[in-house]
Amino acid sequence: MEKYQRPILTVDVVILTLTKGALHVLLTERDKEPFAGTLALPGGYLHVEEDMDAEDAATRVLASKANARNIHFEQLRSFSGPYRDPRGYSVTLAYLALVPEHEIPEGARLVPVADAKGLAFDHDRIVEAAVERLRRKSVYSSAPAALIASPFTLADLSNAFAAVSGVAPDPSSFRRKILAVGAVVPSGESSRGGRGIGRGAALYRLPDCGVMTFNRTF
Amino acid sequence: MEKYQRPILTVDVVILTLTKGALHVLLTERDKEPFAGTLALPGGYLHVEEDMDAEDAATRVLASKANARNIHFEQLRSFSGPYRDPRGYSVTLAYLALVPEHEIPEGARLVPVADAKGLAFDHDRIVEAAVERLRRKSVYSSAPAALIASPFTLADLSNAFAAVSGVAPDPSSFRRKILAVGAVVPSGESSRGGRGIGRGAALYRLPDCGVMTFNRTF
DNA sequence: GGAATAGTGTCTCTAAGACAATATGGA
DNA sequence: TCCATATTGTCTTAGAGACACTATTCC
Repeated sequence: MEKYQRPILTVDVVILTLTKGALHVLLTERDKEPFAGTLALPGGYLHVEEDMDAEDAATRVLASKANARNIHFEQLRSFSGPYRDPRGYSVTLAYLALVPEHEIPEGARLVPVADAKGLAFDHDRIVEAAVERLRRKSVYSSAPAALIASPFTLADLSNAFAAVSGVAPDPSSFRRKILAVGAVVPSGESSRGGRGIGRGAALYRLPDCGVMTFNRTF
Repeated sequence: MEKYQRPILTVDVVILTLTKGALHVLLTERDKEPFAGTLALPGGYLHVEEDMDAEDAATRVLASKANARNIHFEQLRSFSGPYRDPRGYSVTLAYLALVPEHEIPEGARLVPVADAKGLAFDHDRIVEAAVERLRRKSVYSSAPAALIASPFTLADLSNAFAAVSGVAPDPSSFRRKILAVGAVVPSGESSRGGRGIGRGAALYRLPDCGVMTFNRTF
């Protein structure tokens, strides 16, 4: 029917979260060849009978690794080529998920993104592309808010931006801008005494529309 | 070996250009089933022996429809599902190309994007996603410059932005911003008498790095 | 010279950056 | 009370928007 062989097709999910002030990626140790014993991104095949599209498949993979609530999820891009998988010509559809740490089960393998090297297949590259995407988004969207637990203080959110972009925003400009564009909304309960020292801070959460874009820096 | 059937995998290219002041998409009439006789995006299978990745395949498709010089080319996203192709579960990797009109051969089918409806497969959706991507890019990058012939005047470029985004930029702010960020560079030869009326304008072209991003509107 | 378009100057206003001043909760 | 952090206020400055004014080309 078709003149050309169909490549191997998979989905892979880059699950990013914030732990100990640094961006981490969730990895799993492969239990099968190829690359058995090596760290890799969670992923798998499309289940053509049950997945209505590739995003469904990626959501299924994600759900097996983290609670799928409060999650920012998007397509990253495809990676393809004859050599990335020793079994033959392959294509993977990579997805990016931003998850607060507490949604990730105990015992999951979280690796600082800077240390995510030597992974199976071309997963080093995929992680790199995901981190790059998140970095870019952090200058024109509230994406870093998806990495932390809700509700959060503006200080928490500022720290998330700092961890992603490498520079801490000016507190005054940050507050002004974030609140002006409505990128976060006040949570019902107001804070009081979280970390036990200093004045308590007001609590916020992402609005129902989730991560928002706006066109300026702070 | 694999428990799950491999979906049909294709690449499709959304080739956008600017003609008569409006954004157009290049379409072809399908000569085979499914959808024989219907307009569709140019596309095809991956040639696993010659294409080093999906982008190679998309470039090959593009080269068969337009001269592949001075072209802005990027991955758009994947589209997938069991029903988009009557032959079975399928995935397409969609690419976006921005091409100046004169690089497109005579006789090609250019359709205003607003009229690109009733296309084969789910190509309506793909065109929509491509146009949306370009619209977004036009507020923080020089992408519309890739739609017009080089060298161009700032008036030409302003018209390209207007055609994509729907609003004409303020001439003064536009000039200031575009030149300040170096999004275009002066072409060697200075203009003089193109359209035969009014003062001649200076000519510019995209810098070697191609389309640039910058983080403000004008 | 006049029409038409290109390019410059400048004023206003918004918003970012910096930082001082004040408020509030916990020890 | 003091300390630490949160929040507000204000001054400065860069840059966008608007628009008037000058420059250059073709007729």
